[in-house]
Amino acid sequence: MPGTADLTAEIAPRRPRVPAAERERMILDAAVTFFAEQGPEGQTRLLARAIGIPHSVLYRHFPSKEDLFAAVCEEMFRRRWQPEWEALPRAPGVSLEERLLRFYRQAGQVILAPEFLRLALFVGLADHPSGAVLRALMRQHVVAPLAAALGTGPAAEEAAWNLHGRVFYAGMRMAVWRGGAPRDPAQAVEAAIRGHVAGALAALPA
Amino acid sequence: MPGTADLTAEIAPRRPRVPAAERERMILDAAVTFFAEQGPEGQTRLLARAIGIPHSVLYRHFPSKEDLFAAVCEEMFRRRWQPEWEALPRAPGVSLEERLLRFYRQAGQVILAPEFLRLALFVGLADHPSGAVLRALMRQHVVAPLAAALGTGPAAEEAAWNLHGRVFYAGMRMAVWRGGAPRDPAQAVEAAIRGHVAGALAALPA
DNA sequence: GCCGTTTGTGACCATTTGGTCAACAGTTTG
DNA sequence: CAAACTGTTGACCAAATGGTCACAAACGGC
Repeated sequence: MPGTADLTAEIAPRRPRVPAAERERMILDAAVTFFAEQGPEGQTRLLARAIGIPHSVLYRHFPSKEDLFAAVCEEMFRRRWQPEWEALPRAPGVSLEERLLRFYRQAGQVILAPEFLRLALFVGLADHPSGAVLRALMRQHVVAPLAAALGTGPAAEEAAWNLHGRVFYAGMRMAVWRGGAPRDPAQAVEAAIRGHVAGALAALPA
Repeated sequence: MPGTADLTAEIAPRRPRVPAAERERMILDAAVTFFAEQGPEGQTRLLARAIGIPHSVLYRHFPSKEDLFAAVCEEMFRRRWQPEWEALPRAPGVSLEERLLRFYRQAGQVILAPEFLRLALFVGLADHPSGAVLRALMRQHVVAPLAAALGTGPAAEEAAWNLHGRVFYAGMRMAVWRGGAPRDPAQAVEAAIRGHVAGALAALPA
């Protein structure tokens, strides 16, 4: 019966072996998009199916779902950030508007990506431990540099939060309420920045 | 043994009967704060415990958890809205800033309440059917009146989205990332409006 | 080819969770 | 008082779900 062996092979096509480090990267990458989409409640079996492995493999590489989710947050809220971006808002010899645009063009690749925004919201809503990391990133590495570019004192920090809030919301309209934002992401963010700078300059003649 | 009867009563203290309409209100009110806190995944047993009833009572009044959640969204995204608010941004004889402040002081009681913001985010993130209702509320009853007050054409609508985004974000910082916003809610929103108007007036000399 | 190590696999487990139900107990009505 | 109705209760069910494990297959050094 030559057909029998083939049939068995088709039913259980043994997946090729992959070294641990590489598999961990595969899992982590898939988990980023998966948890960003489904939230922390996303089922491990679905994630595994998206990768094409039985879900028990996940537990060979990550002790628990919590740990995997924490690793995803670590990746998104810490590892992807580039400290040199923080100098952009104060680059010498460039107009304020242009400096802010450059900052968000770079940093926005990370902090305005739909995955980032959605994950940030999930973490915030669930009051997840990783929220502390997120808040630190926002305050120290985003808002603080912006504030330094906008002036000094509490007024500048206020203005920085406002700017970032406006940009963040522009991103959110696309990452969360998808049905309601037919615009081009980059363009919307750019418009938000230009509008805000025009307003801020008028309001804060410092 | 006089104690026995008392002990039984303490173990199974029969809850007083409540007419159906009243019980439904109790459940709906509790469900609003409960789902706003826990999201659509909140367990019916926990909700029931918060009310002080066995969870089977929920299913006598609502066919399923989905229906209950939909009822909560209906309550939040439709029933609580007062159409007369929509006239406030164009009240005659009042400065623009004051008109906007009045609008948000009224409408903000609903659409900037932490429960509303959190529910809106949960619905958006989960791509829940009620998201359509939410988007309609935002576009037709919030942004459209604002835009009408700010001018005409796409620029006014753009400005309206920006204003609302800024205010929304101010509310969100308190309703979602709780650790990061030590300010007084009403004051933060007011500051956001004043700042935005100052900026918008400077940028849009229409 | 042999053997220890690493990786893939599916069955299995305990708990959780949305939902159901039959029995029981106040209320109302005749 | 009895019957009909309405509301309450806890046990129960099936499916889902995070997590475990024993075993088989591939790999690598000898």
